[in-house]
Amino acid sequence: MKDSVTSMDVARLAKVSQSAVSRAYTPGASVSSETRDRVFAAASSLGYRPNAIARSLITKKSRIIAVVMSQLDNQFYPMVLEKLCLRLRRDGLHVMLFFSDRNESDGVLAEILQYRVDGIVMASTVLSSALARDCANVGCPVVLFNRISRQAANEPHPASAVTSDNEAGARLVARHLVQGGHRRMAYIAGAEDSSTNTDRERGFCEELALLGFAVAARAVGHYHFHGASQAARLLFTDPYNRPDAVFVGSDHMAFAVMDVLRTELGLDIPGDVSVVGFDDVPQAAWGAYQLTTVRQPVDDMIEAIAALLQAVPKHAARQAPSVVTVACPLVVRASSRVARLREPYSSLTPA
Amino acid sequence: MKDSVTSMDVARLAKVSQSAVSRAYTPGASVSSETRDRVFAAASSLGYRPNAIARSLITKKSRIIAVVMSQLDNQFYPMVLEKLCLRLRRDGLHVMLFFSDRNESDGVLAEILQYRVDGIVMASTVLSSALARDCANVGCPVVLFNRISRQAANEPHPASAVTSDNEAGARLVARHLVQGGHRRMAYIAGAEDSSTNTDRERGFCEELALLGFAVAARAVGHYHFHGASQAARLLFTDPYNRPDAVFVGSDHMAFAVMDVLRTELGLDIPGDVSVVGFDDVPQAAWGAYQLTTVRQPVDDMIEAIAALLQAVPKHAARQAPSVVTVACPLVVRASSRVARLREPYSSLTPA
DNA sequence: TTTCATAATGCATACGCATGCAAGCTGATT
DNA sequence: AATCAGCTTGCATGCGTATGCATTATGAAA
Repeated sequence: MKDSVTSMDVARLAKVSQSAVSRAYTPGASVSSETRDRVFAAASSLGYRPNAIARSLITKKSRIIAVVMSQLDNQFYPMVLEKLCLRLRRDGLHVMLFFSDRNESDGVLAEILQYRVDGIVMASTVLSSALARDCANVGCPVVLFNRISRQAANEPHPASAVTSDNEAGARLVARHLVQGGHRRMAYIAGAEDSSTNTDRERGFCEELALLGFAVAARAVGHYHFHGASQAARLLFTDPYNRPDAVFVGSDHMAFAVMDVLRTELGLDIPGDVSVVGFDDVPQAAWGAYQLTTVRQPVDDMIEAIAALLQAVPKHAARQAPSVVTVACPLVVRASSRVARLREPYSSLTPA
Repeated sequence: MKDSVTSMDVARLAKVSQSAVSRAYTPGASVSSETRDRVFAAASSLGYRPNAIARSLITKKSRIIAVVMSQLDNQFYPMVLEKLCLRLRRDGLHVMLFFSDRNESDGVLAEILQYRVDGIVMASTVLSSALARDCANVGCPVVLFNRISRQAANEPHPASAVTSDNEAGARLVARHLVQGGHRRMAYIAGAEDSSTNTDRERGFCEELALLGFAVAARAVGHYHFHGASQAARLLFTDPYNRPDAVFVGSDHMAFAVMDVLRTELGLDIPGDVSVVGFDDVPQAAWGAYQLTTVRQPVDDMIEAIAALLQAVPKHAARQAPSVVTVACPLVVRASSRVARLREPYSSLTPA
């Protein structure tokens, strides 16, 4: 690396002290505007840029947020990632990107902590309580995205989290399908050990039960495209015992399901079977799918993340990690049959 | 931030000097294994992690690579991003992610340079020669991904680049369509000021000309989904003057085109019209599209990026930036009609 | 035993910047 | 004219680590 130009070089050229240079770049510092101008002039003639690394060493603020994701093939996450970057930039924060599956979070976290990041957003995995403690010890706030860490009975949450109201969203799906006149409703699960999946499944099942139905069939897609294809084959190959609707744990999986239903099994959507997803990724609106789905309000969720990251944790009086849950509406498109009943929807609602 | 544990703390506990602690963490340094063990023991009991920020200040290597993207809605880029992160991690490098459209590269670059990154990968925009010079001055290698910076006549390239052989790939498409018996071939362009688009368009047109055809129609989609929808409407609404094949500048746009053709215009693919894309994103293989396309060999391209980033530029004797071009094969799927001709393909090949 | 090469260790310093402190300066008030 | 408050400025120091240099310990060779 070329001997980079330092604040000393600028100071010499501008005939001021190094402190003055530093203050010129520090908003609210005590510098006359004349000095500042001289500094900036010298700086631009030398091509000087303050060294964020050196600054971090003193201020103990790196202005770096680590974002941990698992896979970007589900379009939901690139969308979140892009919006999150743009949002954090408005706060002067920068994103360092890591990938980790749920088996390998420790190694990644060790690397992250070496950079003394100002915060961590985890969209890939849950935090072991040991890791959560490590982060708390170094005063690094952790925000779980769409993941809730299972806490022991009386313990506080080991980390903050922002998640959409998966259970309520799933309830909307249940009512929508029942209202649409379906009778045999199936569920294709995501990863069975994820809180998103258990919440969605619970909401769906419980609401169906309230309406007098049970889940007719169930398979697991692990939140993967191919897993969902397999699940669809499992549930729909028997023509005499076929669901007339399926709620899929994510849009990403729902696309796979629709492909199998139409291309392999020759079924019409929603004529033969209605398909509903979860997330409302951009593709859900595309012509080939037109997927009815539950929208995760990404902008709200990201705003919540930004807020939680701001909350500087003093390890002395650390505030309890908080869990933010945002409501998510149903978006009805052409992949699901709509009500054919005469009676109004309210008649289906339990007292 | 909690007063973090430093190498001094570890040194005290292990009853060695701070230098010893540092050397224990430096591969190849001169330390006895006994000392190293004592250091590691003390470190783990204190929860010590070397401070990458402080280390960077001395070594002048941040081990951070800045990656600049424009949008992640084209699935090609999330795929690249994920693979790139994983690949660079193998080299001990970390990715700092930035977003920038082609109008705002300067501000982003200023932020990037503050972090004294060890390299920059730009997948979003071309580099102005001024910015390229700035980077060269601080010894920061820049690799353009799928972008070639236009250089003045006799100047060297201002930055390295890795790109697929867009022109050759487009030629494959032209031959494939002619071989399939098409006669009225259209082209839907991406961003007209991008090198990818000009290369693809040139290859397509020139190869068609060699085979005795001209492009029947052309519209611009700007590499955007909605832009491509519009372009498709423009080219295909007149039923008496309709192309029987269309080469679309990217898969992402091709999906939009297929949606319009099928959903809005009721056309059959490939019965009424063949559609060919470029990139081979994962979705191209999905059942709803089964898109014939040109595959960009992402793994090879990323390997090339990693290699170019390694090339440490000594500003004294800086090596000339190099441009790596990788070949890209045609992947034939169900969205394009295949040869119906008796005569072998070679008969179409010009001498 | 002496001599020398090698390995291991500690000391001191520097990386580039932010910041507390004291000193200087300006202008307004008494 | 004297006093004081407020604003600027420079000096000196430290953030946590890597590394050149000198020193000591170790072992091999003579």
